[in-house]
Amino acid sequence: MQTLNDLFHDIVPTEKRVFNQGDHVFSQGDPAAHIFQVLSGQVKLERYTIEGRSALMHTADAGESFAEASLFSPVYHCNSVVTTPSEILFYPKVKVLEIIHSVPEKAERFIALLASQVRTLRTRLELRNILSARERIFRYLLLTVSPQTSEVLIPVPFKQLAIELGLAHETFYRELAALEKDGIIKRSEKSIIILRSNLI
Amino acid sequence: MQTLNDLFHDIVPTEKRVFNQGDHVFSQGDPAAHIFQVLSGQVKLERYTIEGRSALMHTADAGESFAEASLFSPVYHCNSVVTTPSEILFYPKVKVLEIIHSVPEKAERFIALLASQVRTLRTRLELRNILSARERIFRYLLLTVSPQTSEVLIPVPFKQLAIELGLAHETFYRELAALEKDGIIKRSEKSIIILRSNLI
DNA sequence: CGAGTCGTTGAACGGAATCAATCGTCGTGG
DNA sequence: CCACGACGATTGATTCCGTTCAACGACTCG
Repeated sequence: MQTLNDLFHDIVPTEKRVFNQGDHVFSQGDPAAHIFQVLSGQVKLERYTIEGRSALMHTADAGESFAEASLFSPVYHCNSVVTTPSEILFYPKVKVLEIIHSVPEKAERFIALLASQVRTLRTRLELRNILSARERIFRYLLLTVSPQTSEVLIPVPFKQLAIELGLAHETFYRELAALEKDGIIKRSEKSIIILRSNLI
Repeated sequence: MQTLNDLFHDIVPTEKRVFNQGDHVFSQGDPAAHIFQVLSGQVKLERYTIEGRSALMHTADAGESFAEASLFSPVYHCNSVVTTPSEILFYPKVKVLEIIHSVPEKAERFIALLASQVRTLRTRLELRNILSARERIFRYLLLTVSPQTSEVLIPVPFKQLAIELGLAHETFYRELAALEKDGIIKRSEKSIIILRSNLI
C-alpha cells in the first residue's frame, strides 16, 4: 500500500523526530501544524475526557500515517502518545495543502491513498461482525487470497494478524490448526494456501 | 458529516436510479464507471470467491457513499447487492476526476471528506477491540459526548447503534439499563447524559 | 386494527478469552 | 561461544459473558 512518504517525498520538506516511550507527539488542543507518519515504533491516539478517562481512537504502527484529518482542523482533537521508542516523520500541513492546491496529480494520489484506506478499514470492520473465530479467520483469508495461486501471503507474525482480526492469539492458532486438520488450508512459513472454500 | 452530494452537487451531472431488493448496482469485473451514494435503502458490497463463497466487505446505508476506490481502478472488485429497495445516486468517475484536477478546492474538500471517514472508521475499529459490552458502550459515549453539555445525541434508534457497536441489541439495552441503574448515565428519548465518567 | 418495528427482560448455552505451561528460535552481550 | 532473555508458536483447562431464543408491551403506519 502506498504511504504519505511515497506521495510527498522530495516535494514536501519533512522532518524526522525521535521519541521515547510516553512522549507526546502532540496534545489535545495544540494548534494543528503537521500530519505524520510512523517510520518505526508505535503511537496511540487517545482522547481525554472529563475526569481524566481516556478513550483510544487509533493505534498507528510502523508505516502508517496519522492525524490526516488535522489538515482541516485548527487544533488536534486528541493526544498522541508514543508507546515504544519511535521515529516519526513530520509533514507541515501548510505545505501539504499547498501541494494539493497546486499539483492536481498529487491531490489525486492523495485521494487514492485515502480511498484505499477507507476500503481497507470498512472491510476490517465488516470482518469484526463475524462472531465465530473460525469463520472470521476464513473470511479474512478469502478476502486476501490471490485468486491465481489460492495463496495468502502473511508478511507479519501470525500473532499480529490475530490482533488485527480481533482475536486472542491462542484462539487464532487453535482455529488455524483446526482448519489445517480439516484439510481446508495448508500452512507454510509465511503463507497459507486455501485448499477448499467450503467450511463444513 | 459531509457527503459526496454536498461536494459535487451542481458540479457533476448525476443520475438517480431506483433498485429493487436483490438487484446488482454493479458486478465484480465490470468496468468501473461511477462512484455512488445511497439516498435511501441499503447496499451490500461483497466479493465472490472460488466456489461461490462470498465475503462481505461493506454495508452502505442511507447517506453513505461507496466504491470511491473504484475512481482509481479500471474495474469493480466486488459486487454491490441491493438489500432493500433503494435510490442510488450515480457520479460518473471521469467527471469527478476532472473536477479533482481542475478545481483544487473541490479536491481539498474531497480529501477532507475521506480523511474524516478514515478517522471515524479507525475509531470504530478501535472500539471493537474492547471486549466488555459495558465498557465498549461507555467508551463510545465518552468519544461522542459534547464536552459542554455532557450529552450524547442519538439520532438513530438505539437498536441501530447496537449494531454499529457490534453488540446484540438485547445486550445493548441491558447494559444501558445497568449503566442508568448505577447512576452513570441518564437516558431520555433521543439522548444520553453522562453523569459520572468512572465506571466503578 | 393488524403488521412491523423498537424497546425490554428472562433463561440457557456456547464459544472465545484467560490463565498457565512448554518449546523453539533468534539476538545479544558477557 | 554459550547463557540468557524475549518473543513467537502451541496446547490444555477453566471461566465468564455476550449471543441466542423466547416472550411481551408500546408505538406507528398503512
